[in-house]
Amino acid sequence: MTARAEARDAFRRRLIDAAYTRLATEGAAGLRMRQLARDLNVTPGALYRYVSGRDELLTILVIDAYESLAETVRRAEAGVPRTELERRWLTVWVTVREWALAHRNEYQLIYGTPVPGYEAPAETIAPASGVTLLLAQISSDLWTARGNGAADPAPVSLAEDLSRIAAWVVAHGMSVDAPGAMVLATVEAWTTLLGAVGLELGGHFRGSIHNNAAYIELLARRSYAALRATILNDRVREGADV
Amino acid sequence: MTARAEARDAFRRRLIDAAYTRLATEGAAGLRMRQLARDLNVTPGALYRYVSGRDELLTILVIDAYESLAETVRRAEAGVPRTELERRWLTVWVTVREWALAHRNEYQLIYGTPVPGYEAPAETIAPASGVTLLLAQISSDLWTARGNGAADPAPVSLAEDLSRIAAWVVAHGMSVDAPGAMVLATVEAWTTLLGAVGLELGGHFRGSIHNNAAYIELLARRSYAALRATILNDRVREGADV
DNA sequence: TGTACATCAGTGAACGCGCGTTCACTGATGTAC
DNA sequence: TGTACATCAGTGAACGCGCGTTCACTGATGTAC
Repeated sequence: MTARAEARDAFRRRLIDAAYTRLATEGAAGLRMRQLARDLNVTPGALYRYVSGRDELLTILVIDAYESLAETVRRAEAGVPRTELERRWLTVWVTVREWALAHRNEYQLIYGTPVPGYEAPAETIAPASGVTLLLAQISSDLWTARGNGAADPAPVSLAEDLSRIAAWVVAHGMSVDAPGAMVLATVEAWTTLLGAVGLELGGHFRGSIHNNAAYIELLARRSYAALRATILNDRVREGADV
Repeated sequence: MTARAEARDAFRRRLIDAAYTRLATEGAAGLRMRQLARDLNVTPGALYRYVSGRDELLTILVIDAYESLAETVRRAEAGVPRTELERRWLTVWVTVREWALAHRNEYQLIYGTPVPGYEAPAETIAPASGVTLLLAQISSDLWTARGNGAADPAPVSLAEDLSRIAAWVVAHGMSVDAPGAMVLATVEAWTTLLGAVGLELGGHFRGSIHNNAAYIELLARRSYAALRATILNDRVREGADV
């Protein structure tokens, strides 16, 4: 590798780091080419040797944020024994919240208001599924461990959506036969989790919940209970404990 | 009232309308004083006779958005017979979603990423509670109609938050003695509702749920069932039906 | 190893925009006597 | 009702910024013979 190629890689990394820092401290609106050039002691025009423009930089950061979140949650969840399903589930919830609090602007970049004038390209879709995948995995493990055949029916109006999700689940090597109600409970969990985190970051619990750590834990427990409750036979066999 | 005072009021209204239109079509970032001046065929400086600056305009729009949302939902909910609690509950969910879809930028202004450099002042707090209030009211009605004494316990870690919420509930003339678990179920409902709407607006259901109307209805039904389930005696008396 | 040529990083300047806010001033409207 | 004065809406210009992107050019690095 030539010195030039090395310098090139190094500078590109420095550029992305600078962009990341600006995003973290000022949000997506603070991501300005001229500002980054100043940060790097370089003329604005120089940046265009490394990146096609502001949009490409945004795309890189979007992917980065998804991957950072997924990686953080994956690592935390991997630390919990495989059989302790509820703890794994809880860990995902809690870790998503903690990552979001520690990376507010990155979180807003991916889950907040779309950046005006920026359309996320296709390459951001795959990295976006990290957290969902984990929830699906735990849910799938629960089904494998305790489910069998019968379960609550899912609404017909969502049949098409459910088969789309089933295809996605299969593509990721998980058990296909989990009942629709269980799949929906998983999607619902994801909805509530991101709702809670988004509202907390937006300061919308100002008049109500202040102990948000306890709140998210409560939500996680309740959603896990709801997940279990979709497995009809499980409910019949053992009631609502654990 | 003098002609001048009338003209003043009229222009102020025109200014706010123009701001609203810009917000609706371009989002909060499109709200620029100079642009509004152009929209109104007036010099930029003239606007400062009517408004102290961009921030005041934003505040007006934030309050406007909260009130428009609350009013829309209130009107829809008021059309449902008082005793049909589940339908009232469903109506709130569905109407919030519909308002959000029809007013994407207004929704993002209040529930999306905070506008950089803008801090919402205290006067925006009261109008923000419209939807929560409605959910609380239905929940309170449910308690009055069917609850009594005993219910699931709420976690101690949230006791303080619960008493803050109880005080707020009292201040709005609702029944005070609803159990903590029920109050939490109501907050959870609000969390899930805004989560679902936010994720839909952000395009995060692209690979999973497409029939979002059916999905929100499912969530609403499930959350109503969960709300009822927190009333222990109710559950014991009648099971999970209705 | 040395020379000739090709590649390419970074500069400096420009293009063509945009913004929020202030302020001296003009001319119309309103008020008091 | 008429005049003198006060109020105030809106102008036009300026202040002091900012932005993304392009492009001819310089000078250093790399490559082929």
